[in-house]
Amino acid sequence: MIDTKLLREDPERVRASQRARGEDEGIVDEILAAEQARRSSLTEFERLRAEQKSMGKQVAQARGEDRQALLARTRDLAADVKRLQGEADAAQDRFDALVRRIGNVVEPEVPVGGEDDYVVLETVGTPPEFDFEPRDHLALAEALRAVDMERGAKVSGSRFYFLTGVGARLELALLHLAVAQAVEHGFTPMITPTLVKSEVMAGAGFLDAHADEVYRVEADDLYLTGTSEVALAGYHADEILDLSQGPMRYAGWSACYRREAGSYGKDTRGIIRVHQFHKVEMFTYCRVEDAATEHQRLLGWEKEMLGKVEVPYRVIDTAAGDLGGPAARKFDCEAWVPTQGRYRELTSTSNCTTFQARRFGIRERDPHGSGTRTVATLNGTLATTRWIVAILENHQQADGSVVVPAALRPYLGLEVLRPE
RNA sequence: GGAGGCGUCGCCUAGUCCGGUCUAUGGCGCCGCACUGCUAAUGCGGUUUGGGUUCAUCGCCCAUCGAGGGUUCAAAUCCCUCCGCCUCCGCCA
Repeated sequence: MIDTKLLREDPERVRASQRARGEDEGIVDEILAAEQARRSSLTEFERLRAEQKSMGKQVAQARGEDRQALLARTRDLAADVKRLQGEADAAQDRFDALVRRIGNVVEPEVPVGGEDDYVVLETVGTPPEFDFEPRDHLALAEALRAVDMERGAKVSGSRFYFLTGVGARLELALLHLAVAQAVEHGFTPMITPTLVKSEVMAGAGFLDAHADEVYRVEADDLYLTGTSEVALAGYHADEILDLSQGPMRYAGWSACYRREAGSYGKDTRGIIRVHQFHKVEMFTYCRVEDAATEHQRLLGWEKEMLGKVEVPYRVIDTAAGDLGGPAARKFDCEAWVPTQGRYRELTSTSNCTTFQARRFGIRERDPHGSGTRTVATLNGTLATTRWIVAILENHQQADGSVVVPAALRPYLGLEVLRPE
């Protein structure tokens, strides 16, 4: 949810953001009108309500005929108050519904355009040169008995899989490495709920444009989360945080569930695009003026992790039209996948500024004035199951074995994965 | 799943039976001021949150006693539904 004060004071900035995203800018004026209607309706209700209250006190003291006369007047007043309250509530609902349709105000630096209009900020490492025909990650994994797609499909359907033997060990090693790095940098590790209430799903911004991406457990009205970001964003809902000692940083470990609706036929081979995977996610609550700096820190920690698994990658600055609703800016790190001859997303870090926190009512004492103000939230990937794809393909050898990156060896207990 | 108890403005707590000066009591904590070599102690004052009005401050007003409805001129208080926590019973990976 965006700041309606900004909307009132600088509507042009919001219109520009909508244009950059390729979305309706007319909604800005609709919201301004709805806000005006909401205020006047509320003022009217409050005026009458104040009158009703003061008359109520007179009734309490009056006796006999005076009391009967007052009661007659106040009965009519009660009916009016009720009607005006209904109108004020309706105006508030209309306003809320409109505001919720608008995405976060994008940062001015964000590239304009859609999915293909990203800007490459940096390329790190060099794609490996093989003097043999490289195998793709699934061929490698099957030879290593690391992944079992067939039985995954038998048990749960397409896009499900088993990680088996060294595959399971490799994932655990990777996730442990990620948690260890997060702890080293002061994050609090968290194992989060993966079923959440609809308010939490909505607050994190996952029931807006991409609601069909989400699994819903109908009998209990709960949602399976596609990232621990959801639970971590809801963790401090309705709280006033103390950020005077710096940002609060959490590292969430969770299974992630995605319906992958609308991606039929895409990435059907292997574990690149699957319905369930594991992820270690960084999540930060910080002051709004620190958000851009924190975003760079999160990106830095993602790069540190990618360096540890020794895969070539590039960093892109996602264009406005490809940002999620809550994000004001997003950087993706994409690893080189040799058999595809292109870079594929391994991490994504978003600066959601106050968008999520405003929906969740997460505030701090205003350090510059009185009262409270909304905090900023940011998130970023530290490791996921998909990383296995890049690790296997980039570190493969002619005989189908895979060299384990040095940083993973202490967690995996193996230097080389060999086909059985 | 069943029975019972509970949910009050940071924490604890009074108030709920029997609706109206509840403008929600008191303690702790916290903030400010005073006093005092310093600290402590003490005294005085302040301290829920969200919103409206206002250029803004002050002030005034509205909402807020787990959430949402209802009854009533009037609800922390009465009624209904839901949520959460605790105790016991049942069931179960």
